[in-house]
Amino acid sequence: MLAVQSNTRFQVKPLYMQVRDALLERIKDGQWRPGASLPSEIDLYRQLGVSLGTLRKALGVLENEQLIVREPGRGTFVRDHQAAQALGRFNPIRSADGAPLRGQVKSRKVKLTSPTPAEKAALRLQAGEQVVRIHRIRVLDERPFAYEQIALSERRFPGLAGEAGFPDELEELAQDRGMILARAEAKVRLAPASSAAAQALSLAERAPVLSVERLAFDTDQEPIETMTAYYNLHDEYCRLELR
Amino acid sequence: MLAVQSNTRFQVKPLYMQVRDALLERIKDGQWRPGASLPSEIDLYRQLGVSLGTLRKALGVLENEQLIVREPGRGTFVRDHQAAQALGRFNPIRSADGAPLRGQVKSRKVKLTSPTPAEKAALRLQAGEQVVRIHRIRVLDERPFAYEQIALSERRFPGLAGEAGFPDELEELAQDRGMILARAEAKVRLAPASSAAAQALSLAERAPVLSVERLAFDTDQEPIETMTAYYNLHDEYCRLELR
DNA sequence: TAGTGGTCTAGACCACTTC
DNA sequence: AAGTGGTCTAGACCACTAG
Repeated sequence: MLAVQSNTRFQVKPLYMQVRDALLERIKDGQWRPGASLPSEIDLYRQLGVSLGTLRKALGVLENEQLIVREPGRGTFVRDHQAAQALGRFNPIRSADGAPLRGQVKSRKVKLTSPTPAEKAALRLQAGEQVVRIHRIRVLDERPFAYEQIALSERRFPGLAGEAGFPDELEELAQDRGMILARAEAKVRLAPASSAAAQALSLAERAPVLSVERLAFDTDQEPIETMTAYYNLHDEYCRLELR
Repeated sequence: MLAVQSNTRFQVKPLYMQVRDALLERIKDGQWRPGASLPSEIDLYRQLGVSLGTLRKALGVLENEQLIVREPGRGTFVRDHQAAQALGRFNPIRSADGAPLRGQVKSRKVKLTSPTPAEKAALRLQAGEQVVRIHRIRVLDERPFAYEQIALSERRFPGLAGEAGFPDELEELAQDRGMILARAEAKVRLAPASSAAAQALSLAERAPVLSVERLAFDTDQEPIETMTAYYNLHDEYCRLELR
């Protein structure tokens, strides 16, 4: 039975949003793991003490947020963002055939440092908080095509700088730590390659490259990661969806 | 009263989608003009002979497609895509402060020509069909920053090539002709400026510029316009939203 | 005060999947 | 045959807007 936040029903938050929050909490807790099925709608609405319509509205919100998948006749499942076909949701780079381009990570450096002022603002860090910084080169058939600089809040990823084998895909890393990515925004520019980027991409210093500055958010709208990537692309491109 | 497409209810299309289609048809017909209010939900569901729940589900779809706006206590309104604040929805370029960057159109050439093979495929043209081609330069305080090449199907925009004062914003042009834009997809690249682009942007030939290749679709998922734009930007950037 | 959209309930039937 | 999510209905009350 769900504890409604107020006896005048609409004062705080619609009931279906309270249900949505309660369900999301149970997903984050790991009570229902990625890929696993939720109880049936009938079980759930009886369990929660709300009507079927209200429960279904809550599930509709979670479906819209891409946190669950509903399959008629089968059940409702926690979306697995680590599944191969789901990976690269926040990577806008596509190869000529339209498939997400990830390549292979060739070189990776990880250290604990102070954030740049831009990172501090973007990640909403307190004074003195540090970031886990990652420098990474991605290659495609030996050819380096991406140089990435990443900053993650040390508070949200404690001990990460000391770990060795953590995953390179942001979705995997977040899911391993019990966070779920909701959305990201990015700025795409033409920029001169920094000396580090030029060296990584085998280009002349200040050679023009495509830069993507990405900021990714949690389901709570909390910033999780900033990435600045420099790309040396040929047939590949950056995909953009407008609505 | 809505003529249901089949007496076994779910054979063709859910009733709420039939209602959605019927309402959209009346918007396209101009029966409810942009900015005008629809009848109240009570009037509508009685008129259409469906339940309130079904009508509201249909309105929810249209709201999600950004075709209507619902205001509690006031009513439901046809979304006006020509309204100043709505303009630039399909323009990903932003100035440093994040506001949509349109600048002023300085030079515009319009002619009726044959499509390129890429345009023919993208716009799904029949053999022999022609396109209205537009070449356009946008300036910001005298500085040319964008060179745009546009192709519109002559069949969907008959007589446009002969008109003088049609609007430069795609949303306005489409709405004037009774079409409603639903979405667009684009490819962003770093490309060498063609001689025409270089000249328009006051750059050396083959100078690296940001190129955006955009394809815009109707509410029926029919392609409406292709645009290839070349940008010479300074603080401005291309905005990207990832979900 | 009347009218609007938003929320919530209870109950029925349907198409599809799985065993 | 049993169980799942999807659709549809009828009716109630609520918060907000506007005359």
